[in-house]
Amino acid sequence: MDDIIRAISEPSRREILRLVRHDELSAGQIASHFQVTRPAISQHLRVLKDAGLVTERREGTRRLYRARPEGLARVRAELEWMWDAGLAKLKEAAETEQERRQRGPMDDATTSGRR
Amino acid sequence: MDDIIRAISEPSRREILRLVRHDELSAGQIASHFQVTRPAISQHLRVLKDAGLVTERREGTRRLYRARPEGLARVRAELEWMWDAGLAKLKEAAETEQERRQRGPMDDATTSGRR
DNA sequence: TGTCATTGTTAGTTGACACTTACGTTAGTG
DNA sequence: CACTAACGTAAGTGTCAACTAACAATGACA
Repeated sequence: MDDIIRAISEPSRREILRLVRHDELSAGQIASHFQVTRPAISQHLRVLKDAGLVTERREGTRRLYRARPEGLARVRAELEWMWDAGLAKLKEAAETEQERRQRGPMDDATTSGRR
Repeated sequence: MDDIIRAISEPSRREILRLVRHDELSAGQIASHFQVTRPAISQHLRVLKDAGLVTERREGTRRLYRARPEGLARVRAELEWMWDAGLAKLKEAAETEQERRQRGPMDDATTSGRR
């Protein structure tokens, strides 16, 4: 799982995912969208493939890549708690913050056990 | 924005975000959950703060941290296209794949950028 | 004031990683 | 078979980040 997060942390790899999200593209086509050399893209594709984020299909001398929805779903499963808490807490946090300012700063007892 | 993605790519920092998601914790309390030294956690907190993912509040000699919902929402805004395409394309991709096998492999004309 | 407690900061080291160049591999074509 | 096209792989390099140890800063308290 950590490999998946690390894979999408690289901007070029996220851009690759955007490219092969809808269309199946060859390695050369993908590389033509970037400034870096083709082997660099090839290594990025390797990382994405090992992470299960893209599929590789050989067709003659070319290799066609495509985003793998199941892999992207795993990213969501790992990260969705952030906005689950985020969106749900967005309103609540604002209210709590407002209440806190009216009450004044918390004393020391609040940090230990009870809120 | 790249800093935000890079911030959450580190497992320890994601764990910190989980800790301060609901409760406001001091740096020492956060550090006590980890094996690494306090300075390491302090640096992680710095990265999270610079990325806008946590807020820092001073109370005496302590510093209290809390997750910032707006920051987490920005992560979602950047990454949600993945599962938007992912879930929507999960069915479509299967159908397209099936159709492709009936049609046979793509010919060279489909490779747009050539020559 | 002196001392403790809590935390941030700096210096330095180690390891990961993104990149390039050169080479190897596989498939098609005369 | 010789040649080319499309890729991947290996080796080497430079940069960045995560960590530890030592130091500094700030506030509380007798």
